[in-house]
Amino acid sequence: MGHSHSHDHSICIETAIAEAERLCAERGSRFTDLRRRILKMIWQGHKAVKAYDLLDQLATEGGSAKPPTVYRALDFLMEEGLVHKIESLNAYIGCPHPGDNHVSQFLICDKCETVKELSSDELTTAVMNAAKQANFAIRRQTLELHGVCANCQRNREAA
Amino acid sequence: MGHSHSHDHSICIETAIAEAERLCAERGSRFTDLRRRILKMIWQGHKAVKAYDLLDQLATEGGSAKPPTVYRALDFLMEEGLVHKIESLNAYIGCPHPGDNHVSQFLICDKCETVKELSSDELTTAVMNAAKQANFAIRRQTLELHGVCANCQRNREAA
DNA sequence: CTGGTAACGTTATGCAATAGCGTATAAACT
DNA sequence: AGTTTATACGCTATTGCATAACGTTACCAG
Ligand SMILES: [Zn+2]
Ligand SMILES: [Zn+2]
Ligand SMILES: [Zn+2]
Ligand SMILES: [Zn+2]
Repeated sequence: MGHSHSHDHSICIETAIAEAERLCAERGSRFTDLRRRILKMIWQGHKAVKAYDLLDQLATEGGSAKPPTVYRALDFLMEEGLVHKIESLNAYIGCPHPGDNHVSQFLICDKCETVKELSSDELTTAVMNAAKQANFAIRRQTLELHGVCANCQRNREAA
Repeated sequence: MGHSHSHDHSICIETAIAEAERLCAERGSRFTDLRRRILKMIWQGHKAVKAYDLLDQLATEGGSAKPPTVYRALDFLMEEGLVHKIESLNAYIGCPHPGDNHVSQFLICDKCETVKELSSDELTTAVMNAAKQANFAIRRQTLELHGVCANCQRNREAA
């Protein structure tokens, strides 16, 4: 089950929840129990999570959630900048630095499925320049790089 | 119905079909009637086209196509590099320069829905540098910039 | 004309997302 | 406290996107 890049992941989860708590309080948004549970599920690892997997997990936990329940929670979490959608996977990933106003750029390993969020200034600048050159006013961007992460390159045999 | 950036679009279509013809012949791939018809439909404009719209059009043209028929044709066209999928729209767009080995970067106008394929060297370089810095081996990229195109910015009142 | 392969048709199903409506509940005001 | 209002949540149903699995046809090589 190992994370190759081993770390105490419970800290990731706790930090994410605490940050969410803080931001929502600050903004007067309601971080309800359902929303907290779903954010926690998304943070179970560093892989993107699918909506129907969340549904299944909710079902396991006793309740009887239906699709709109999950999608509404995801919409809320996205509006608050707590999670991002990975368009090329139809899946959702927790944002490691919510609050910062930032664009999302992702490295997605096709072997171990780990998703890493980038913040490359050079990349951001290049995007803005490309848009400027075409007189194009950017409102949002989808930037998803698929390939093989450093770990999976080392451990060739894995997966 | 106007293209704002008016041009003789029949030339776009003819060029695309001719190029497809040429490339497939060169490669020994079979550019069948169905595939040609679907490529033509996708090239009806510079907007991305949805799979089920293609289905509907095929139905109109008499036949009784089912989803797999369309998706297989799309898969073929994508493998040959003749069309690209826009992940953030679940839709498909013709490639204006198939044959060139290239990555795909798109400007997508949320007003008029026009999709423009970019080839920014600076952007390509920035992507590669970002990946290199993380020791990440890129295999494919999804780079879709949404916003408002130059035309739609001029014609504020439109749409 | 026979056997192989690729394309296409057909049926069915699975996963992704939303529509529309009703109910519960929490904040905000009187 | 009682009323109002907005928000969250539950539920049923439907739509949209995509593929599985299998059968049939077209075509080419031997
Ligand atoms: Zn972690
Ligand atoms: Zn990996
Ligand atoms: Zn054109
Ligand atoms: Zn436009």
